Amino acid sequence: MRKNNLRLFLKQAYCRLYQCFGPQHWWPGETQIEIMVGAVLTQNTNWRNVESAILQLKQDQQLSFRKLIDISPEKLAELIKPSGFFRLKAQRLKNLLHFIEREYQGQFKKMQAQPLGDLRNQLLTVKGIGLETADSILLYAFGKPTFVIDAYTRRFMSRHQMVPADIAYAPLQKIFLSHLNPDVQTFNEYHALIVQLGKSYCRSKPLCEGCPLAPML
DNA sequence: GACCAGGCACATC
DNA sequence: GATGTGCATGGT
Repeated sequence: MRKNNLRLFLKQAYCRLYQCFGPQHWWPGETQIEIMVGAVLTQNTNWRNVESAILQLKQDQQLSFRKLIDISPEKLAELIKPSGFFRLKAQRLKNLLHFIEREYQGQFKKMQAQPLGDLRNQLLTVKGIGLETADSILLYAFGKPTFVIDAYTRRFMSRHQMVPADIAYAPLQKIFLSHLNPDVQTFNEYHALIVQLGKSYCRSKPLCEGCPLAPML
């Protein structure tokens, strides 16, 4: 019963969100390296600030794997300053780049060829790459069929009484993975739509007027 | 001026 | 295993 409720909710919510917001064309980045950089920079940070940091990297012509692996951590930190936690994030980016260099000789195609589970486990060994960042990279940079759980996703599901607010990452991810078509495009679009919805929620009221999901309740 | 934003690692209990 | 804290900027 519970399972059917979840499946129905996920399906209906998706339809409504898609009708309301349309295709989101995620990730908001063009290249694999840009997506990976964005995934790290957005940790606990408003995307607007991330965009500003990425723009600085572009303007300084540093947004390529080779440039980023050669740049000094200090210079990198300076460029990504607008995204906050800049020294920390510069180091995390370096950790990720060095991992890719060490394990895959800097070749994204080799990473791409790796099975989802193996690559995920590897990414999680990189200091500074947690569950959400790893899944964002897997789904959006490499087109692997995994689901990204973030603050918006947890809020979305708990506010609609589908899960407790403090549900852990893995069980919430399992709900999406087991109740949706195992399809990269669906996972991509659904998470993007949840973020779009999250940005339109009122802070004070969980389900204010104008929320596209209000009619479902 | 307080609070929040698409986390993560680490210390401590 | 749960909870607290540092990391730091920019927008509301």
